[in-house]
Amino acid sequence: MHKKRTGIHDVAEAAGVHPSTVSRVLNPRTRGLVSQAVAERVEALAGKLGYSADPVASGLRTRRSATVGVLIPDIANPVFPLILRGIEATLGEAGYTAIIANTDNDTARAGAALARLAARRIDGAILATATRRDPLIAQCRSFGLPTVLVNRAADSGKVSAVIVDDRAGIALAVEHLFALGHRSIGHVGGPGNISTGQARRAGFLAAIKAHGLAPPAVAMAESYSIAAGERACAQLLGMKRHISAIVAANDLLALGCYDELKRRGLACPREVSVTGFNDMAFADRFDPPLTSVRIPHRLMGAEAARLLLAQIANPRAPIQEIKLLPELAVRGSTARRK
Amino acid sequence: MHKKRTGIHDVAEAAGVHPSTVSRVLNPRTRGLVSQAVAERVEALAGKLGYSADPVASGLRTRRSATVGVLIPDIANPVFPLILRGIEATLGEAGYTAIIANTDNDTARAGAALARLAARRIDGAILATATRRDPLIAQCRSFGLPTVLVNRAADSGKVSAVIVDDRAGIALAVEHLFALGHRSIGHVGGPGNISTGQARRAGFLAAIKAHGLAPPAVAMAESYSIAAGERACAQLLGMKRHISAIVAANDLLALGCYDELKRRGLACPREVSVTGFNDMAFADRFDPPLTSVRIPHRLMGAEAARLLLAQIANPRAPIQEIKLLPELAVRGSTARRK
DNA sequence: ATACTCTATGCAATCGATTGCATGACGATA
DNA sequence: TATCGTCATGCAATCGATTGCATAGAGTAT
Repeated sequence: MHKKRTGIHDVAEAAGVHPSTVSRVLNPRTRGLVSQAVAERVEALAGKLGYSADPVASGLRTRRSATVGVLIPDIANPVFPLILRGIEATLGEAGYTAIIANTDNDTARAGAALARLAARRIDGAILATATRRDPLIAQCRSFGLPTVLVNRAADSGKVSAVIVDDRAGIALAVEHLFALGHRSIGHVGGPGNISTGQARRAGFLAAIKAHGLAPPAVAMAESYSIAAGERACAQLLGMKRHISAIVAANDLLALGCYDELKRRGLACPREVSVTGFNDMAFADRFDPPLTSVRIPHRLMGAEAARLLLAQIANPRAPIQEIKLLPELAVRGSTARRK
Repeated sequence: MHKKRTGIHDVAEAAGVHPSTVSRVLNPRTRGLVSQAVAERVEALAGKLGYSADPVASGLRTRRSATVGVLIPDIANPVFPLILRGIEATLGEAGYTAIIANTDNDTARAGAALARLAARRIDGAILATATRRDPLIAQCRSFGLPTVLVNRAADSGKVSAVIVDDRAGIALAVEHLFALGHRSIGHVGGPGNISTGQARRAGFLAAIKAHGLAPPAVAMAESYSIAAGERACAQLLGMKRHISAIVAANDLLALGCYDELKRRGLACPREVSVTGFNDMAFADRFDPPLTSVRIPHRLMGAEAARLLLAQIANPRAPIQEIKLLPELAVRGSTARRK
């Protein structure tokens, strides 16, 4: 019934050598210490017996696990699975496995998840959950854990991060709307304590100014959710009469705008144009299809994994912030101003 | 810098007892072996020193890890994150952690992922990837791994599963279309090697028959994807002229139908009604909003976790197949027949 | 007082691999 | 031939907890 796993001991016995020799053969770093002949014999036998090292035992001794923790704020938000793909692909190539933890946007839960992962000896962490001043980052440092942020950066700049050029992304959206004749553009911003919320807002203000437009209307949502977007949109529309276009900081917020506009009987895009950010899966299926700033999800994940692996290999690797360039996916939610 | 973790040894020393005593105190099962007084002292000290057992070391000895592997065919399909939520919540309450592995619908990848997880000593597996005759199930058994299927069942019936009553779900859809006056209804089916594809097809045929309708048109998609749905829909429309409604086996297939209908200039729902299955996130946002069979995602995940925990606690627990009842979410993709 | 049980705790092996140190064999050099 | 160095391999400690067995001491029965 239970086929007992073949251990290093079995291989050693079969090859007539000591377990430590087998260990050395199978570890590329120590492979050179063993004679060619023995090494080949051991390798052949290991293959034949289907041996593979027990990661638990070896992790106990080496304090490493070939495992990386990934903290996701909300796995149901279709942006993150795409980023995950990139992370998993790159980690996989290097023989690492990602362990995903979902935090439901809850700081306490995130801390607990990180502690659990650290106890399991993850070799590094990728945080997609970071707020601008995030205690999680200090927690990682106190664990001595190589860490990379993805999608969201931290103010401190003391951690590597792979993000999108938020200002450039928003500029694309404003540019596009301006070209369509819009002159009164509002912004439904993201949470101020998250880097993307802050940077996109700043980018919006800068872009508006660059086009010499009227002092802009801005309403900040308290979270990246449809409901918060709806509320912020209501606030925005209450402030100023003639907003003809809304730049939302995120696709979910844009969906909230859809809802609020509909509630007020304002047609999108005929009366009000809307843009999103992230170009999440199915954004092209919405009604109307959402014009959105497209970010290179997969690449972002891959780069984050790459940085992390470098940091694991060399803990003194320099801190880097990689900013990727977004594009604009133009769809049906934006139209020429009447 | 590196605060060295407090080990069982430190606690023992502080309490003036042997490490084994500490271990006994902290393990509820052996707690009774230790005198009240010592137990309390040890417990207090463990708390004060912030001790928690190293799961790697204890896993090595006990061959258990308080960890469960979850195989997901496609994490980017918004159905699965919802199921995951239920799984994680229930596992979490019991002190277990889910380790998620994404297989991208690839059998080989799934096998490799399972092997990796097994090597990490997962205590059980939840498979959302099962095909009707899945070698993965045998693999789990050969590992002696408690296993539960979720969302998809296996033909053999030798493994517990939590699924939706597919036939009942399809019956709801057909019922609804019938009530709207449709008499010529086609089916875009799912892959025949997956239980849902097979059961929904059977359910469709049964429901059509029950309403005494014309011999039905059916086209099977080779995978649960938009592209496959589009192709199957094309095939379906090629077969019969006057299909006024399509029951798709899955929301992605329904989206494929949207595309094919649009390509042919057929308006949905004015000329052809479409129903989906799963009621995935954002289905209400599609154009038109998709009428879909809603499954209790969260409950499904929770029940699967519950069954698995029971099986872990008692490996001889009986095999169960839990069938949950779906509802119909009626939206804009279905309309009265002209 | 002796034998006997029982309880609480310590001892040491164990899980499966890794790794610093020791040692033996062999060849080279003087 | 003696000495030394090098290379290949074995030995045993270690990672941190768990657990079967041993034992000291308290308590009870005879």
